[in-house]
Amino acid sequence: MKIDPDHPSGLSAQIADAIRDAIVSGRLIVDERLPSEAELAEQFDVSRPTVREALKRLAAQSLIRTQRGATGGAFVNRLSYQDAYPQAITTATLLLSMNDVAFETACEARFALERACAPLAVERRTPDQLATMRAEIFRQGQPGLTDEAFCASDVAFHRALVDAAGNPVLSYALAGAVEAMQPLMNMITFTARSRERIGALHTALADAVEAGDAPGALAELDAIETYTKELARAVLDARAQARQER
Amino acid sequence: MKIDPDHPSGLSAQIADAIRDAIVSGRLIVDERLPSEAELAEQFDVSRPTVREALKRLAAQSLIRTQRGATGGAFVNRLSYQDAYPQAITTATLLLSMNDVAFETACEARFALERACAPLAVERRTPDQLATMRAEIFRQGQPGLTDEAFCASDVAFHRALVDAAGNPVLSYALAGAVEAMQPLMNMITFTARSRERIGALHTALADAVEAGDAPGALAELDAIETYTKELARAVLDARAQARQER
DNA sequence: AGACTTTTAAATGTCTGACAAATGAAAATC
DNA sequence: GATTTTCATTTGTCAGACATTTAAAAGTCT
Repeated sequence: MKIDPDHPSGLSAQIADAIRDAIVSGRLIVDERLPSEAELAEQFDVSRPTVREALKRLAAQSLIRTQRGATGGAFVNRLSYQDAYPQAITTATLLLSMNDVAFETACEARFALERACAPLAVERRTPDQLATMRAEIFRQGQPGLTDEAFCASDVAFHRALVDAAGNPVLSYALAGAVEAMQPLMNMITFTARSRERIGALHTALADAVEAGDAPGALAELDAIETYTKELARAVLDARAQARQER
Repeated sequence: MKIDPDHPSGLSAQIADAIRDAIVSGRLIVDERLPSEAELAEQFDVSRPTVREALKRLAAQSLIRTQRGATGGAFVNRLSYQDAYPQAITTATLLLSMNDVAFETACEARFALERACAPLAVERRTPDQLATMRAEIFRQGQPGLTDEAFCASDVAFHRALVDAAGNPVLSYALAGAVEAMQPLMNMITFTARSRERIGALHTALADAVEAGDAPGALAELDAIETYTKELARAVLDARAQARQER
């Protein structure tokens, strides 16, 4: 492992890259212990703080975990979906908010992905997953629910649909998109009328899933997408008009 | 901003979390300059190396960038798709390789996502994107192409299809899944016969996209998925048999 | 006065050395 | 033999220092 002291990216970044490569390529396997910080400092011919900065970079990506004590050290982490979700959601949230992605673009992507899951969900959904969907629909019908809670329940409902497809890779790919959209969705779901309509649409979707009716489920997803976009357009138009009058 | 010195996660992790929260919630906006390391150290009542470890964690997620010099410092980074792609791919690759995801599961997810893109791609594809698809098909037909190059071209072809949907959110969601599968795909695409067949399937898919035939494109994607799974099954069966005879 | 050069201050990048705290293993004791 | 104590190892943190980069300020020359 060689490090170029004059490389503009910095020593700690190079060391982090070298170790990350070793992990991704399989030269370092799960639960293997890395050399101690002092040993790494000697190997790369840098100081311990520099090594530590590199290790913290890897820890930020959940690639390693550290343990103090006699038999402690840095260990290659088995990257779990649990570890990866929050990172993916943070990244997706910032990508949407910082790049001025149009609501319609995010919405289109979300429902396109959900339609990809729907046929599988219809085929494989467990009674438990169906019960979760029904429970969230019930929650959404409760009066006095805050807008944030309603949206959280909406996300939970759609996540149950996605998870019903029984494919963790799909669930992971969708999690970022759906969760990252929640702030945007929050802005547009605030009228009592839309809650009733959304509840009816959700019920129809759950019915189709329960009945094993794939085309029906797809049609309901289309209806939900159309309605969501309609709401968004109305909200944005109203906002534009308010701006103009001001 | 409060920091608990006795929290088991460590000081630098807490500081990183605090700053990350500020970025995600919008209290720190893009291109805003963070206080200098010395100032942060004083604010959080920790030493400069500890602050630096926290900043390196954020830099590892591309949330900040640092600049040396008089007007330098740490700045909130505008997270771009370019920055986010490699991270997502690393994460997805490790998730697949470390968690023993079945090839069929990854394959199913990939084609489900591509089917989600197909109708949009048929509608919106530019002549340029169609030309890219044709060019990759041509490349795949060249004799003497290494397996790795063939697979890379295969990925490029499918990426062109996804990009043709004209939705960056979709492209991003798919990039991880498709790229992360490449090592697995490499294992199963090594027979000359499969290349011919794959070329024919790709051509049919490109034709459907060009003709604006959405159902046709979906059907071709189904055919490619079925064939890919067939190949994988054959390879895995042969390998199992070889293991038994040994 | 204006353009060019030099100086300077601020900031990150890195190093050295040190101590604290946790932790498991070995040694000592009952 | 079981329990307690000691101890070595390793990460976590701190303090202070110097190197390097960079842009602005000061100075200088035409």
